[in-house]
Amino acid sequence: MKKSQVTIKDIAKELGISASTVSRALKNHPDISQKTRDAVHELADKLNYQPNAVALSLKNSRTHTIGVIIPEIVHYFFSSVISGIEDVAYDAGFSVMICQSNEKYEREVTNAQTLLSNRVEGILVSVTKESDNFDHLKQFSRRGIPLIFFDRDAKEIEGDRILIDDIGAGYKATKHLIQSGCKRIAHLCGPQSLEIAQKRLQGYKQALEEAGITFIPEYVIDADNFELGKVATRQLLSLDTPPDGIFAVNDLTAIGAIKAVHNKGLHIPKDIAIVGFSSGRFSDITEPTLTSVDQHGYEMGAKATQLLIERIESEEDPETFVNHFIETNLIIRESSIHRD
Amino acid sequence: MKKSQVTIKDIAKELGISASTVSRALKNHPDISQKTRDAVHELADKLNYQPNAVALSLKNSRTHTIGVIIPEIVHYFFSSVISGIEDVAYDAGFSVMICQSNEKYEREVTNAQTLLSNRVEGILVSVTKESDNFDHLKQFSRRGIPLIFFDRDAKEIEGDRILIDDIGAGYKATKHLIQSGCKRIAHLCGPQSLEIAQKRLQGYKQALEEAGITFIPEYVIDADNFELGKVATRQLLSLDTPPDGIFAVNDLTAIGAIKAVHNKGLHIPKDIAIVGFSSGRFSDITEPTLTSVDQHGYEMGAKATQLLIERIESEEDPETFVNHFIETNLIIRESSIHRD
DNA sequence: TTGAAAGCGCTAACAC
DNA sequence: GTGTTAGCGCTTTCAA
Repeated sequence: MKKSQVTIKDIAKELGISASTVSRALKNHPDISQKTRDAVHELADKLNYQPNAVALSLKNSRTHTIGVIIPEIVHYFFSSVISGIEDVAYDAGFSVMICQSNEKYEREVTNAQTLLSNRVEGILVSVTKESDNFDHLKQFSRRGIPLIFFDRDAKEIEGDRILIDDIGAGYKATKHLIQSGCKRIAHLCGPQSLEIAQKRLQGYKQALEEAGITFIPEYVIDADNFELGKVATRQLLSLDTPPDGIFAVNDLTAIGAIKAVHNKGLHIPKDIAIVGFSSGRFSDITEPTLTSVDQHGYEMGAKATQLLIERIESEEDPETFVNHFIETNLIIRESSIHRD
Repeated sequence: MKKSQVTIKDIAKELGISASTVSRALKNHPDISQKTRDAVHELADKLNYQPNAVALSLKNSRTHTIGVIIPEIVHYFFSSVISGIEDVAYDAGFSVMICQSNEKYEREVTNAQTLLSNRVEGILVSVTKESDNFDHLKQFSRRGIPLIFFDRDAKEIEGDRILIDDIGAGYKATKHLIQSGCKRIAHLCGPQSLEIAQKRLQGYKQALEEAGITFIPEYVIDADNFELGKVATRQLLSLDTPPDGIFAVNDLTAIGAIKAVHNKGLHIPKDIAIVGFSSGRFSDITEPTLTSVDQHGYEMGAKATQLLIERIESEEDPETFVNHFIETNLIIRESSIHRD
């Protein structure tokens, strides 16, 4: 069903002039007579001529397209990042090619190839949980295509990165629990293969240490979703000395914890305070509303894209790479309100 | 910082053969000797050659790219649609160019132009709330570029559309409340300027009528977010004969209703049953868990993309346009469990 | 003021 | 088996 598109040649033929004249007329080159210019513009409008970006890309070796590889799109945080990316790219005249790795290493590799083939001018990547080999990403810098990591990076690769200050966030969350009067704080952590999970745990430990609270290994359980949050919390509550505060690696896990606490007939925050880590519009709709770390996904996407476009437009190789941490802030709600 | 990419010519020069031989060798053309073939492949691997998709696109007039225009990305439903789109496109070897209109008509127009310039082979559109002129979309069919609407369509434009069966959904939700023993069912509806809100209301009315229940205007209140859900429900509960069932136009509104009911000290579902309309991962985390209409966003995206790719690959113009309604299904949870 | 020609990277028809 | 050539749509010297 393909009808071919209007080209500069069609206009030239119809007007009995050469293609180059049309090209010049279209961009209002001063050499072209007003008459020709008008005629060309008029016909172009009439035929609804749209310059072929593909041909331009080939000619100029510039596609004005950036690529994005993201683990999953259906995720509040990631979709806000994409939104930030899209908005900044749009304002700068760039198109966005999105690839979803679905947390699969294999697919991430294919995605990288696709974007490379499509000659994106820069790329934004958040790696999968699986990825441990990053040769597919090294190709970009080798070809002078700037690459910026967001949220999840690959340590061994040189490049810019825009990350959440996860250590600081873990620290803030835990410190808040301490300040709310909690003495025995548990942490439902994510898989330690993920750096962000490691860092949140690290922040948790830091806050404990600073407050002179001994770290108790039994208080840290691997749990990063709603179901596991429930299970882990049940386990915590059955300890001889159960915790009086829980910091969960994300909101769904925190909500699982809330359920488990309620099932036990305990009160939040009186018996046990809970802090989550923002992953949706959950925190203000739960009962009680959930204190949570706000992650600023949109800002992360916007910032990363700004930097990427700077890198693209700059002639020289960057002298140093940016390592930017997006500040998080703790939004205090009912689940941890001062308990004394 | 641009380093130029490896081309077929580079390989040809280095091997002292012609570019066409390299081209043929790379695609294992039978004419090429094993020796040459091996040499070419080896060098290509070594140099990490990636075919230039831009050049191919120009040559073949095929970009293997589809465009998407979506009102906003940060929205559970829309992001699941995108996820479905991306997965199907990926499997079929298509890339996806995403444009976010941010509910702005002007931006939708620019997005359409961008995608046209980039020579996408097909396009998936969900129009903004503002759009009432659709010339920018007419261009696509005029050029033989298939266009498929998803979720929100432009009536005046011919084309395929994949929509949610909102009438059926409103009907199902209301009928379920009736079957659960509710006699006085309220509806928290969305803005009637939006077709989906109209349709859900229509389904609600249908179910009432079928059951011989008189429609009571006071039971229908405009409310489509968490805050308004609370306010509207308070209002409903203060009526002389308050409802014993509420069907809300989306989950957040339903959750607002839950809060209001709880604040009144009433029990769900004993005193009042509640049904929502899926808009996130909310329904199984509330207390009580929320009965809700599942919208199958992923399936919608997948289906639309399948159809789009069929249209792209087919030679002839479609004889008839598809008007497909994605079935919703009601997931029954605690907030409406049989009350007798 | 305009046209002809070359070239961006690749392929395919046509030589040899 | 392999090379030559032309052309996809566009821009940009260079010539006229």
